[in-house]
Amino acid sequence: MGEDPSYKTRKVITIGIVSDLTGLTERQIRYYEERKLIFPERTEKGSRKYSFADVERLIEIAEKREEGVQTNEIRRDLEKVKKEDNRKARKQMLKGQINAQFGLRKG
Amino acid sequence: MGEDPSYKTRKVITIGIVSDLTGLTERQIRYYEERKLIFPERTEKGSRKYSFADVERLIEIAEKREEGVQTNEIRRDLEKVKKEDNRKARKQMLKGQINAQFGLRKG
DNA sequence: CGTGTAAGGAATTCTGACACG
DNA sequence: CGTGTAAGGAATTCTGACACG
Repeated sequence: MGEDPSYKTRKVITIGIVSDLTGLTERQIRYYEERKLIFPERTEKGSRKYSFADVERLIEIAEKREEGVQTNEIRRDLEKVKKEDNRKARKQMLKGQINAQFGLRKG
Repeated sequence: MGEDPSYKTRKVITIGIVSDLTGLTERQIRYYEERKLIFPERTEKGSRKYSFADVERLIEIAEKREEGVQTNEIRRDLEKVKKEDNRKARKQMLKGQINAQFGLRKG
């Protein structure tokens, strides 16, 4: 497994700093959310909060956009990656169950 | 070496979120800076920015304070750790130089 | 010493909308 | 479709100061 995933995935960065980090305008960042490319959390009062993983995803999105790829297509690509991850997760889960069923009896 | 230290040490978290993460008030966080226990960076307009490492340090500071330790003593402890780190870094550096001087001649 | 608070101002963020193309 | 902008309001952050103890 990785080291500590929380630093990468914890949503703690406000939109102004994400803008600095990515070079995107706040308008662009909010629009990509509207198009379901990115999913910030919210503070109690409603401000958006992003993770480093989100920042990296936004940088990828920006690169795709520069190539002229539309947000629709970018979303499909991201879903493809997500499904691949789900597939791997299921595989791992299954392996775990098999171990629970048969692996432990050997011990 | 670690994985990617940048997620842990990059200063991107504003004080309000640090307050949520640590349970400390903004007043306390600013005071610990005044007492040289913590060193945030600033945005262009002057807002403080903290790293996850800073957040962890603040949590340690909070624990010490609950034990009644004064900020002066806490600072000394933190300097002790820093000096220990420096000592290790010098040791590593020296090792590198020795390799450069003698290690490569063997090759 | 460490922390709370009210004060005033500046910077941040939010939403919904109009504009262009 | 993707992005800019002006609009108005609410929330955030900053500093320096007074208060208590």
